[in-house]
Amino acid sequence: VPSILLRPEGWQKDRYRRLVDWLRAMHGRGAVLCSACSGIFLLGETGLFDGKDATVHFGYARAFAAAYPATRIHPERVLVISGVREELVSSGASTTWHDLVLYLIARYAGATTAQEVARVFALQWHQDGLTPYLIFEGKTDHGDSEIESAQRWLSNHFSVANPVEQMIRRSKLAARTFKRRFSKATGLTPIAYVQRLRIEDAKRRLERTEASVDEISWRVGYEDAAFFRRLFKRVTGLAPGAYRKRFRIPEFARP
DNA sequence: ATAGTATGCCGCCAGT
DNA sequence: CGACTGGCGGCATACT
Repeated sequence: VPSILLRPEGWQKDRYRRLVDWLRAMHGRGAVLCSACSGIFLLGETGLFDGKDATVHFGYARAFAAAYPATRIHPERVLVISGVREELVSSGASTTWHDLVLYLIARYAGATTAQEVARVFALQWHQDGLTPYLIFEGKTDHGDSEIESAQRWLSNHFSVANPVEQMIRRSKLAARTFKRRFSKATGLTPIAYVQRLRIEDAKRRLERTEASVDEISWRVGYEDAAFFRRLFKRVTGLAPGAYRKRFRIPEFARP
């Protein structure tokens, strides 16, 4: 099932009854079911992924989790193989269909053939996973207005020293209460949230400027660049230099 | 790489 | 009684 180019809010369950019945029947006769990108929504309809693992384009992860809560979804993963016969295969964001195709070729025709095809068609394995592609966006639909206003303040002040302490002081809430409510509302502890904002800003600077990693480290709020590098790698899966190399707009493409 | 200090986290518990 | 607040302290992590 290829990406069916749906919008998450446009997805209607039970709309493709005949197709889904057919998929289920084919599965019963031993077929391997595969999806790319948002195609997993259609496979989700079969119920075959209930209690199983799958991946989807990270942009649809929340919508998928809402529609098919029985499936464990891993949007940061490139390819997820599950089912007792390894017959339920899903691939994640957009061009991870490369990985899916190469995997299938390797599975049925051998690794050497897969490698040949990859070379001839310039297909790429996404060896580093999809974490480097993910964009952090804090949750704001939680309905806790005090925390929301703290988030708003933070989005412009994350690079100051001790942002958590400052944020708490501005909120007029007790520290214990603030931290508890912040974690509940956003799904992240205050410090973890600050780190995501800092790293996200650093990513933009790596993509769009020529600033050195040391300078970027300082600008997003870290005096110790060694610490920043370690943190960056932990959050994104890539070191800052490697990230820049991968995502920077090449010279010839700049206006 | 390492050491040292500061800061934050979280279970616990009492209070509202 | 349950849901929330908020102080305390030991421990972990963040940061320099």
